[in-house]
Amino acid sequence: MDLQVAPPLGTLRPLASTHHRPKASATAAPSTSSSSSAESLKPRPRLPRQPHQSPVPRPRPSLPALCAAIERHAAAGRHADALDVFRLARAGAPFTPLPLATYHSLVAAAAALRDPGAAAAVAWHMESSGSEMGVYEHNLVLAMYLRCGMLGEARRVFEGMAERNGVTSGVVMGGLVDRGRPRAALAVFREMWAEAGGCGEVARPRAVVVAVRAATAAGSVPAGRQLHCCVVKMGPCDDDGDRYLSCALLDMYSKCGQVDEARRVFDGMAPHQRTIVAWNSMLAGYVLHGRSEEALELYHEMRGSGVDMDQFTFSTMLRVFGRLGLLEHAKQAHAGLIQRGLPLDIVGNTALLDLYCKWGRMEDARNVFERMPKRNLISWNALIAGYGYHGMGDKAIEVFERLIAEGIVPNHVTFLAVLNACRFSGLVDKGKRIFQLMARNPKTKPRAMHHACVIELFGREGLLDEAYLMIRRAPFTPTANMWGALLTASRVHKNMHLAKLAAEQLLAMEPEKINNYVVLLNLYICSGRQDDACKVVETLKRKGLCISNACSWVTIKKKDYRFFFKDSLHPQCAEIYRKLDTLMKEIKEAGYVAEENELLPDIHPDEQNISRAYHSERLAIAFGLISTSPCTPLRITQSHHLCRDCHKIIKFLTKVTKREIVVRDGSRFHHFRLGICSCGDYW
DNA sequence: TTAGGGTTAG
Repeated sequence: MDLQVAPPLGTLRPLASTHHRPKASATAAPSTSSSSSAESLKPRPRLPRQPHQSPVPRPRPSLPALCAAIERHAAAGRHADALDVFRLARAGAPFTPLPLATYHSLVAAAAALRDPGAAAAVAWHMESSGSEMGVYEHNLVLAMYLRCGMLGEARRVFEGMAERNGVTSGVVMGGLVDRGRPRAALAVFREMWAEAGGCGEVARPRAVVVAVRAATAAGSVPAGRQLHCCVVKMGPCDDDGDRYLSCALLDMYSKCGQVDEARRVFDGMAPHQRTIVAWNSMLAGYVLHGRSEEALELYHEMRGSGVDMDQFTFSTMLRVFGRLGLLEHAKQAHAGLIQRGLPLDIVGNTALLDLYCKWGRMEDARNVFERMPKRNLISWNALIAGYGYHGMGDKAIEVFERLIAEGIVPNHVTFLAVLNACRFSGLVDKGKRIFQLMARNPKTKPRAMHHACVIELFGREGLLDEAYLMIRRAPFTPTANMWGALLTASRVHKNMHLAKLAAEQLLAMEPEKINNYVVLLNLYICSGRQDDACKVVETLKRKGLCISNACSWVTIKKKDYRFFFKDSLHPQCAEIYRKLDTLMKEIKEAGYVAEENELLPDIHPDEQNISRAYHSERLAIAFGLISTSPCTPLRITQSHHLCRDCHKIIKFLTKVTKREIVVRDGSRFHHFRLGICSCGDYW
């Protein structure tokens, strides 16, 4: 065999001084030294081969040389190379026992690669070699089997062990956590802790870290706190152990919903112990609990502290920027990542894609998607959902069909995204077809949210009977979302009978949800049932529930400005109203005719009596227009649905001012551009 | 002085 062409050997170094475990190897393998074979493992300069010269066959390297190569590869983390050399050593040679140190390396390599085939081969070789297997070796093999998911083999080793120690328990605990049995792992720890008399050598930091991981996986704060007490009881250990322990505790508190406790652990860490993982975990904790502002603050602190940020930091921060609407920050972070030569991983790319989707920058989102070196279902779902809620239903369906054509199996999130896309774009037939496709597969049986989505789709098209049938035929008790969808539809199409039926059902199901009262109240007023309306108001008073005022926000230079109906609080109030009056004149000249009065479902009736001319969204837009330079797109967020008149006005405004206006109302995004809205007037 | 140890997306 020509060793030069065997891939793993191309990276081998000479046997000389760099051997990481000379003692173990030398004692376990007292075979003859063969420096000439060792020399043959040196990387050789690649010389251009003469066409007429046949390669000179090289001698097979000696066993000690191969063993040394295995150990070196494994120590350097080149696990696949280590196993390749092992295969090479066995190929065509009679069975020869290897030194124990080489077996250690091979077991570690098979475990790291989670390769059951290699694990079986290595274990067989090791057992056949007649080497003396102590607790150390058994622990290693046990860990390897667990990592490779070979549970039967793991049990056989565990049961056959003459001696077990703290490491054995740690290994078993890790295996249990990985197999989704964190409580069983915690039981092992408790046993171990009791045996050690509450502390001592057995409860070493690594075992406690595994136990904390188990508490995290079990979502158990009491178990996590108990472990925290154990850590305090144990007192400080070495720097490395302390670092891992703090990090595991931080993660545990944060994933168990105690993010402030997590922050205390973080603050309690010595600055030199705050590794990038600790910072990232803390950031992730804030993101997990929707505390984006604090994540941003921590990120600034992180930049100031000089920590070397990694891909993980950027991926997490892209989500934060997305939530805070800081597109420029996101772009800068992305540029910084490229500058550092760090590729954006699949998570980061998906976060970026999602961010562009949320900003309605669908072309940018698509570019990110197409350039991703690897995609998964989450990336596909993000893009489909993005097209959907920005009113590009056809594009969403195109991507969905491509996903199916590529043989990817959609899940319930994919279906929700594509059904929502049909809903937002009024694509009834396609929505029906997709719902049927979903129902045909037992693995993707439509859930309540999919039903609610299709009910809305039917409802908005005026197919109220079909919508109501969907509720009656649902194979489970209809949920509040489903009744809510029917309510919206029947209200829009002025079917008061069905609307009241749905509203009453909804109120019975969620008596504390204030919006249900507002909807019912407005319905009673609309249908002239003043007595019933008064009863609703009384109920609200009795329950101490208060309907909050509808408001709109406009974001200008990273700052939010809030407006209420007929607001006069803003210092530039006079200017805003003047601008609004001018704008109204301009759009009237362009053909705008006011829509007839409409009672909004989610606004207090008293507020609706105020002239629509000063709806909060109009004030926010007028302020946005006078506070930004021409061509700057405006972003408005509001607490309530857009009324038909405001929707029409904004369409005209984008035509006369040539501005792009994005409104996120109580249920969706509206992208207004040159007189057209992305919702296609369905909302 | 060694086997078991930490963070992410729809």
